[in-house]
Amino acid sequence: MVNEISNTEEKIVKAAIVVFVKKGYDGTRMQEIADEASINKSLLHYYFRSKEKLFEKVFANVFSEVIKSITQVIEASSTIEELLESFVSTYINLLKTKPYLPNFVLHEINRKPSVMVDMINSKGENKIRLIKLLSQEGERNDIREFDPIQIIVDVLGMSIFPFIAAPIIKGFIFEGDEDTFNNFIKERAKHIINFVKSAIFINSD
Amino acid sequence: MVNEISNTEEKIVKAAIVVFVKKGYDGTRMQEIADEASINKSLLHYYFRSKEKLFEKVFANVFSEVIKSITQVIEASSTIEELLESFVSTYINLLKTKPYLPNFVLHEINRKPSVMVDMINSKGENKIRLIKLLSQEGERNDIREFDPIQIIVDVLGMSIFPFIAAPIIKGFIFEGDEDTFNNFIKERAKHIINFVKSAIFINSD
DNA sequence: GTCTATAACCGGATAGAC
DNA sequence: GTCTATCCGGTTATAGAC
Repeated sequence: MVNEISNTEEKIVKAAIVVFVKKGYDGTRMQEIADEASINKSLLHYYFRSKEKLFEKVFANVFSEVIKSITQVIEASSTIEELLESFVSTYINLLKTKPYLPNFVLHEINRKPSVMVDMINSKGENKIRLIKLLSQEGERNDIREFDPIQIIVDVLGMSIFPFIAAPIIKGFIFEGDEDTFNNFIKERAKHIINFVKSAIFINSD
Repeated sequence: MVNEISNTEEKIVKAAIVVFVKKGYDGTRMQEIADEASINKSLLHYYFRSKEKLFEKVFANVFSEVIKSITQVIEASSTIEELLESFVSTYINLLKTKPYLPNFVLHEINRKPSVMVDMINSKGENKIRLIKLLSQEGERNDIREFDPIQIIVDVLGMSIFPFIAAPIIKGFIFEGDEDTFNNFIKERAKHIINFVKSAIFINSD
């Protein structure tokens, strides 16, 4: 078979994702990745030559997975309601299983903006569809006039922020109580959908 | 005078804030702080003994400044409208001048959650006032029923997220165009205020 | 208090045996 | 492909002269 990936290589990438996503590039030790993968440190260099190369692999992997899941949602939706509901639900569900993810992407993107932005731009076709959908729906007369881009950022911010700021929200608002925080997250998607609907739709009650 | 702080010590802290906030703990080199402060590297150790100690000083400084500015706003407001308007405006203005700040706090808090959370909790009295204000206003009959805490997180997320995600928004949505992005930020506070108002107030039009 | 020199350590990377 | 041993550069931290 072509494209066959050795068991070891696969183990390395998996382990590297775990460690890099949690600790960031600078905070990650090659030894820790090796331990996580239960292999010898020098194998990391045998397969990926350098920490930087391994990191690039990890970042591209993680990022494209996120983009893929978002793209699917956008393509499957034909009204704003639908888009809003399925976007928020799938995105928050994704983050429930991978809470470190946004912090990782956002932190690393500040480290080497140029490289990252190149990568991001190579995945941007579905943006057009999104804008089109939003402006076409903007002609409906039961919708308040807001800048569609501001609304996209609103929804993203409301969805992602609780996970980025989890330690602060947990500690500061819920006084460290894990259960109330989890319940808050459980209700989050539903809340955002209702909140945004009552903001943009006239007579949504 | 008691409490007199030497000029050098002050210069070090200022420089350390700049570098730590931009590069994070792991990404920061003591040499870079020394350069930024135009002093000799060994003076950093003379005044603060270790990188870790210096960092703690910096984090406490930065964090308490943020808390102070938020507290002032909360204390000065007596209705939700007022609170919303002055909170969003002052917070976004603060972030315009210090865009790296949220990323720094949120990234470092994940590095050593226990230490950080202790620090955070030592500043939490104004939270009570905030909750009281929100639930008391909840009795007004021109307001839709939402969980006040969800709304606090909504507002925080909408305000902070554009700055955390600036490189992505700039690159992905505005195709790298600095001007459109700046304009987007300029409109941001106004938008959030309108958006939240039309979400929570019945007949806000 | 400030500087130069250097110690002590750590972590990424490589050589070479198996 | 995998392992052990080791190198080498960089970074924190300290010693000691001024």
